[in-house]
Amino acid sequence: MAYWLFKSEPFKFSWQMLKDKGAAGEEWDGVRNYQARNNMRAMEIGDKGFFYHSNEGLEVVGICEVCALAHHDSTTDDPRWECVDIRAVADMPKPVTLKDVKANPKLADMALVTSMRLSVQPVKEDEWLEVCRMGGLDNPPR
DNA sequence: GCCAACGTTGGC
DNA sequence: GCCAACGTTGGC
Repeated sequence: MAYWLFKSEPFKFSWQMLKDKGAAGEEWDGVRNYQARNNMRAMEIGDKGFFYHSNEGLEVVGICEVCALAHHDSTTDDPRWECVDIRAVADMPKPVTLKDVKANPKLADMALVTSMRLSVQPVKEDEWLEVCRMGGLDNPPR
């Protein structure tokens, strides 16, 4: 079991839109970056992830989980690009902002800070628990 | 809307 | 295989 972080610009695809998809979830398509793709290839069913709003909001707004392994990205004919499906699991009771993350020394090595532009990132277990705690989730999904 | 960071492309 | 040009991302 591993932890991840998915970035999305809310005016393109928001947390609310993912929640509206329900248990079926949604294809995390459109990723055109090898590192992000490789992260998705490494994902397993049930892996948990943060859902982060970039550009607007700049905060972790919810928890999602992987519900389909990496498969071809249906939005392109290029066989190089793959994606997983994810579905919403829980709201962050209190969204954790980028500012909060940057202000917390325990999270100084988080990819969100160090690899700002990577759109699908790995999250370490201690980082996962810390961000969940900051977000008001007493029993973080794991 | 600007611009810095950084990933990708393509000529050589 | 290098590196300049270019495009995109994303914080501010």
